Amino acid sequence: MSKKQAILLNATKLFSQKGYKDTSMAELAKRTGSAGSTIFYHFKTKEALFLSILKNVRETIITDFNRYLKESRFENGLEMVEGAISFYLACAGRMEDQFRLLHRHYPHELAQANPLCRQHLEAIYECFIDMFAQAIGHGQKDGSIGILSARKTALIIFSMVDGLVRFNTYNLYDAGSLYDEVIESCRKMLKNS
Amino acid sequence: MSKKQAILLNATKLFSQKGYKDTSMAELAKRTGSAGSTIFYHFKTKEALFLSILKNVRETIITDFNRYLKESRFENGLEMVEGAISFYLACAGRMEDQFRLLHRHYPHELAQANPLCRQHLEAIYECFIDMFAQAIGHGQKDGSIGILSARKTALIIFSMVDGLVRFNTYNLYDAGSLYDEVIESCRKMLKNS
DNA sequence: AAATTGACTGAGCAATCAGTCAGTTTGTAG
DNA sequence: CTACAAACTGACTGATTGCTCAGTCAATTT
Repeated sequence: MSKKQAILLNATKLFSQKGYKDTSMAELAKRTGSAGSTIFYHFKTKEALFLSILKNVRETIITDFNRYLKESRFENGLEMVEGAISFYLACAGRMEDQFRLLHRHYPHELAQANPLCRQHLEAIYECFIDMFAQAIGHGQKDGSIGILSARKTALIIFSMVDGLVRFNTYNLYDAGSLYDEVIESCRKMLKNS
Repeated sequence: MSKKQAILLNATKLFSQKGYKDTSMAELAKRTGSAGSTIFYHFKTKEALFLSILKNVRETIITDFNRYLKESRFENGLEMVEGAISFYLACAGRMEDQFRLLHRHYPHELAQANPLCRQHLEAIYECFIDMFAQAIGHGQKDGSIGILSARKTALIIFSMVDGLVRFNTYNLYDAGSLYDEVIESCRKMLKNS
């Protein structure tokens, strides 16, 4: 593995586990097994390194999402929503570090000042929220889901599922043991009656 | 106002807006209009200052909660849940800084190592989650809410509502415009059918 | 062989950090 | 007034921060 890749890999872990400010470039260099200045050879500033990581996260998520879209088939829209929730939770489990990074305050604060950062964040969130909204839209066409605002309901479901992931990260509650109840709750929320 | 109170007030704002590490005691002193060492006269360390603030947050929330309990009366459990959601959102609006502080990673990370911090956090979360669980329990007794795990459903509702508050903080979506849909979703989720 | 490149390094910089300490001011009780 | 403690301050420290820079080295191009 090249030094640059090693830096990116270790920086992702450090930024997600300790936060932006608490991650020192000296420690990152030590973990990577390189000189401190090597980091600044590959990345102009600490912030540029962070943006590079965020770009990686975005690309990984979008790739994962596209693969999921191709592979999955559902009987109706309601099942599609359930599939989307499963995908989100699986995604968060598979990419624990990356999701913890997104859940930190720093990327959102940087997004206020840095358009590129905002682009990355919006692309990631839009990907997930749109996934829910599309599924709801399908469900409304095939009659498995009742009349409601697809977009707003998508935001509510996202908020719900993302909260579970946070429960996990903070060791407040095991998200897995809530899975069945979340699916059941959504079904009741959405079902055409 | 005493210097100590001024320090606490400004520190709450700074910690919530900039985060723990990004808040420098020098800047806090400047804003408070006192010498840097005055902070360390009143609070032994930066961490002790933070814990003092967290204790304040806990006490404020519990007080607010008790007042709410006394003042409010509901027809049935389902309406009680809706009232609880309103209370949570109102609370988050009234104490924006304090809620942003709770949403940061630092208190949760400190809680892993510091029992006192964990106590404060657990008291705060338990207050809200129990509020939802109790309301659900009442609803199940009076028949307005169906058969489901009160505690688990309370966690799901909390996760949902807390996510809305986060949407607001990060300027991703206006929580107010989602309010009606959230209430409607919960009603469907809980209703006895 | 000479020139050029990209990857990498060690030494060191100015700035900032939380925290200390000796000493001064302030309030209050006798 | 004196006495005394609590409140407060400015000057300071050692450690750490992100970042710079001159220069080394191996591989590639001319």
